[in-house]
Amino acid sequence: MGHSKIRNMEEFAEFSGVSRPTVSKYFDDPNSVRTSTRARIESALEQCDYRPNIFAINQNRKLTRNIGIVVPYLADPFFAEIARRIENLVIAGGYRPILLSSHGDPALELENLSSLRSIKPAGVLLAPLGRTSDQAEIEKFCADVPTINFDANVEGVGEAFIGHNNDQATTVMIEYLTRSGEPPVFFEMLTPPNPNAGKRRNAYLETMSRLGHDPQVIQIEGEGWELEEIGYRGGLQVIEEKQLSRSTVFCSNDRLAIGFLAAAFEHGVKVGIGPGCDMRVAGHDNHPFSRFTCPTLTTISHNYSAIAQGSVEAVMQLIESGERGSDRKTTLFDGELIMRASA
Amino acid sequence: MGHSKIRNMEEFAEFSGVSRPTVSKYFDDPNSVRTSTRARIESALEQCDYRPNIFAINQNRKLTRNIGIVVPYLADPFFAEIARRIENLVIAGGYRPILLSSHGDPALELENLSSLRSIKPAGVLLAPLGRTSDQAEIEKFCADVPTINFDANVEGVGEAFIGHNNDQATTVMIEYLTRSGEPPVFFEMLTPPNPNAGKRRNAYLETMSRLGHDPQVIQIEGEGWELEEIGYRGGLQVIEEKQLSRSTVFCSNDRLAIGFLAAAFEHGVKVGIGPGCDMRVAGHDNHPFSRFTCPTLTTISHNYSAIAQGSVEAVMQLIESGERGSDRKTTLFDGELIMRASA
DNA sequence: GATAAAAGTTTACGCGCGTAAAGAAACTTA
DNA sequence: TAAGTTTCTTTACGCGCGTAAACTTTTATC
Repeated sequence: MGHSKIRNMEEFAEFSGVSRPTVSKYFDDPNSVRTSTRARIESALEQCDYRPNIFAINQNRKLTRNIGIVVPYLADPFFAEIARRIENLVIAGGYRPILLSSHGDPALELENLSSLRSIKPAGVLLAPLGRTSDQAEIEKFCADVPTINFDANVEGVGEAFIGHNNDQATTVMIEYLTRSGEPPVFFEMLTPPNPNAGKRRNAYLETMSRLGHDPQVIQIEGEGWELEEIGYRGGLQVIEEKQLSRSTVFCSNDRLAIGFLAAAFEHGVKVGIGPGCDMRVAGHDNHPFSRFTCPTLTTISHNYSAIAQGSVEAVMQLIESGERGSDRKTTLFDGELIMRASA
Repeated sequence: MGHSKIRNMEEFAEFSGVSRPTVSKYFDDPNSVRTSTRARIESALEQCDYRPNIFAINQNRKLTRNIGIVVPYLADPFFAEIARRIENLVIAGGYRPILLSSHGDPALELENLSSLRSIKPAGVLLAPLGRTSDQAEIEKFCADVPTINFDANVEGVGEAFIGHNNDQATTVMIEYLTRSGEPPVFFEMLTPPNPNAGKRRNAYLETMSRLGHDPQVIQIEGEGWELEEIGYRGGLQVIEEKQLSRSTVFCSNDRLAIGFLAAAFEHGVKVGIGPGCDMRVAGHDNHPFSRFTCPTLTTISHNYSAIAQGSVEAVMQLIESGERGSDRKTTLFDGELIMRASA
């Protein structure tokens, strides 16, 4: 490995034959130095694998190149998937992603923000817990740190919101279900952790009214993020007590739908769109596992890539412009109907 | 709120009426100062929410209180779940977890280790990619940073290995399947990304031989971490071409099994243990979603909590003892048979 | 080849904290 | 109350780097 004895930028500068301030400039932005000196530095870099000390860098820079990413529950594959995409985009943009999960706990959410604050991030991408979040504390954070709100819209949080168009998506699904059979019953949690749920219920009620159908909303009890379990228990109850006014069910999200499918299966209720089926079930989100349920789940996909890219672009624009406090823009991306076997 | 004008430890020390070195000592270990001074500091803390600058702290401490956690693929709920447990234990132990995912990419795995190295972590918990990992580079890292290897055992990596007892678990499942019906066919990937797969195949062959049954191993092609998709395609093929010598299938892991179940469902093959069923399917891992498949998946659970706790204890013991280079211990925790409807 | 602009060097200071040393003050024990 | 021990204060230095200022050298422009 040659010279691995290099301990700091001073020694590396000497080794490479370039002055330390210039080396420092290079590490801040390789394009800010002449190509000839850049070549000298990079050739030296190949001989000894020196990397500047991150702590020393960030202590002195006003603007670090860290971007915090906070999601409500990383063990949910939906968030794991969107976080994965965001991380990659952040890296591609020349920043360092720092991914934190709130594990469904409002206290941990604040703790994560507090951790991020002391890291002096250039910007933060925040998908809040929603209903259970400590909104006042989050707003305080946003006042100090440039923050973009994504996934779950909490008014007043962040400089902008990027998310999924729940209205459009819900309408598209209801129209599809109606024209291919009958309008759906809406199946959701009584106290959903995520604010998207409320938007979806309202969109359901409005669309049903517009189309001239009687709505039916079934709200099941349950707290927390074990949505499959809640959907399963709710599904059992709904089927046993024959609560459905129609045999088409539109679940507020795919995780509930996965639980509902399990309940239907257990009761021998045949779910699907074909002849001989007892019930149709649809979801919402295009959860990574919805392709592998039995039957495969008809659902509406988030535009994952657009939301990830929109969020990252928004935070970078915020960072690079340095502008704050203007009007809070909301950007929604339309969902896409994913027709599968369940409805 | 009060005095939020406090900008550094100097100012906070003045505000609290305690000298800065003592304050510094307090933040390193609150128990290292007299209870009366501790009370003064903590009362001051309540009035102004001061927190020491993380970068400045870590720049000067020889031993940071960061513990790196590297998992191969965080979008896999299995790893999300184990990472969640580990994070909580690390926090409870007074350390700061830094969770990184390799997203299935060996280059990113090295990049993650490189990132961690510059953060001077007290210790690292590494679940390597396995077959595709750059073993030589990882070993170099482990030579510099106290590392514990978990989940996937790669010989020579880390000071110790903590993981799942694949031999015992596989044997338990085969014995169960045999006594409740017939011995299973083994279903796996030809080139699995995870080294546990090899252990499981060997255990299958040995146990089958010991019990005096003919083994059959079906190996499906496919690369990467989209295991459900691979299991699904393999399942379709196996069923269409009637490759099974028996009607009981033991999948190498739950994600493959989930795909297999989808394929069976699509072909109208009735999976389950009851009368009137065509096939039995079992998995391995007790994946968080295995409770909600149709039918629910009979599987073997990792001892999640023991593995998480064992790993965290091991890395803390490594950190606090400061000992290195002794013999590499391997700790395996037995799996537990989870009987459900599929087999 | 003269001149301006760009990029480099040298020098110097500061970030916020860890930590060591020496002495002062507060506790403990008898 | 005296001695011994623990804890605190004061003082001082350094970590590794960002960055500003003044100056020198290299490039671009004509």
